[in-house]
Amino acid sequence: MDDPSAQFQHEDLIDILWRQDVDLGVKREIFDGCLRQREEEITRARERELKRERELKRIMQRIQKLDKETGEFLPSPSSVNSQAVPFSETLHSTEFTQRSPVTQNPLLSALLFSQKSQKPPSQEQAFSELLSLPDLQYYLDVLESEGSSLPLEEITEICHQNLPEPQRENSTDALCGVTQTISDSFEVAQPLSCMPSDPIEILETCIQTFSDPGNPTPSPSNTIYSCSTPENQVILPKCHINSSDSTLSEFCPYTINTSKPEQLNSAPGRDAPQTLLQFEERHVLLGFDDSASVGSVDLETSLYAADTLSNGQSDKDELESIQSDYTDLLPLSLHSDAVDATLYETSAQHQTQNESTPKYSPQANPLTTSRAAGVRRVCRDEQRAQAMSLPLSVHDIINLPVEAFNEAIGSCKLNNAQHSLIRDIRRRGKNKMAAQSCRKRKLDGLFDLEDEIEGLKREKEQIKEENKRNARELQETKEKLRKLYNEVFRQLRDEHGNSYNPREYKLQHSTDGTVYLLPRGTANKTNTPTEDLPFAL
DNA sequence: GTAGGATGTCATGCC
DNA sequence: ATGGCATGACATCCT
Repeated sequence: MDDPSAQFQHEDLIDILWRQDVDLGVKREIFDGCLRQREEEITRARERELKRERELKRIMQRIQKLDKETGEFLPSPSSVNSQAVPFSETLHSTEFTQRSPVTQNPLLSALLFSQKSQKPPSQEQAFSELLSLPDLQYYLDVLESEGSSLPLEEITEICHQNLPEPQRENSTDALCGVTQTISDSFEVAQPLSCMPSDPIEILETCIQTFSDPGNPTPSPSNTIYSCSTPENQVILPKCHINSSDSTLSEFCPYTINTSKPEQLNSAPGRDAPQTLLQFEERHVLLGFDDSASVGSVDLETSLYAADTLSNGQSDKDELESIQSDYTDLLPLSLHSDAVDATLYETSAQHQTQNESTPKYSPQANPLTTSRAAGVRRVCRDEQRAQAMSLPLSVHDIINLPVEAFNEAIGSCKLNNAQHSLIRDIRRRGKNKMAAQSCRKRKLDGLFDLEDEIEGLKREKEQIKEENKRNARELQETKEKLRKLYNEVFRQLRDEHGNSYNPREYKLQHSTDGTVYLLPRGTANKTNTPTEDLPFAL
């Protein structure tokens, strides 16, 4: 601080901070005190910046949820970036923006003009149209008068209290549209070289970002997603992929930039070292899970849209390939296996970064097991649902009863694409379960048939053994009968004491137990005694 | 590179 | 008419 140049930079920074905080009632004289007071002011200013950052995060989250409530399908920035027009030109071209509180507010102005090339023309046009709304102007006036540190909820409440009843709903939508535009201006794809090289560092950054205690405000989307499993719900920063670098977008689709507002607060050309220190760029590896549906993945949106509209097989295959690679990088754990999923992400990302190999090889990752493969397949509709910002989880879409399902989708304003997708997801999910049960039944039937075959084989062997035993017993019985027969004939004598010739006579056993000696030529087939029977034994 | 299993998806018929 | 179920057929992924 004793260095004159450092002192100059310090005062320059104070001047910058003072200009940013002028709306908060901070006087310039407060920076002219002793060094300690200046340091305290710097600390306070940084705290205020952090507070603003949290507010902006809430705004971004609020935008996404409100967008889901209205069912409006916002155009993907990545899909229109190629024809982007500098946002400042559009804004400055309108007379309104010259006196707009947004442009006059240092914070909002910096936000709006700091990322010119990133602004999609459609959103610029929407922003210009929104700026013309009187209700929105009122919001911005309140925002300007109350200071940017005022929570958005309070601003909204103030505006609602001061606006006529019929205009309140539209006003909220308008404000959300503006904040959407502002939040979109934050999104800047970061080069891979900025990524932390240490997987643990990536994981810590991810956890720190997702568990930010400064943003506990419940959002409307939490209500919307109440049907989802709450334990899986994670509010994620919006995932943006800069389509201007298609290679980067395709090969590194999870580079999430949650640039801090400090960076955006800085005016162009401001490069003081202490200011640069505030430009903490966070690269977060986004780990989707079952219900982390808040994060909007533009690439997935484009993929799904292209997938749906594509008629060429080659294009479809290519898109499928890209989508497959994309999904391969997504853990999408259905079991809330967040740490595992994050490590999965980290591993894949790290490999891509270190080896500069764009294609992720599933075989190279030890975590790519059959379970991961199944999860990946299961989560294809999850990604589509996230990309289309469906207000229901895939689980609910599939498993809700018809009445509850129709009521749920009826209560939400869905566009045609969302309605079609939600129906397809339900149909595919039902059919998927049906196919699984069908295959299970088929396998069970095969197993039952195999068991039946084994049982029949055993029964056949038993019958064979029984037949052999019966045949043997029959032979023994026949032998006994023959011996007995011969013995009877041997003992028989006629009235002259002569034995009967077995070739001329035979013995016949009647039903009443009487045995008759019959001449063979006159045998009675009915086994009944006849007149010619000489005698009964 | 190929075979085979597992799984998802679509088409179709039936209830 | 609609939705769900069952199942054959095909595609894709993975081992």
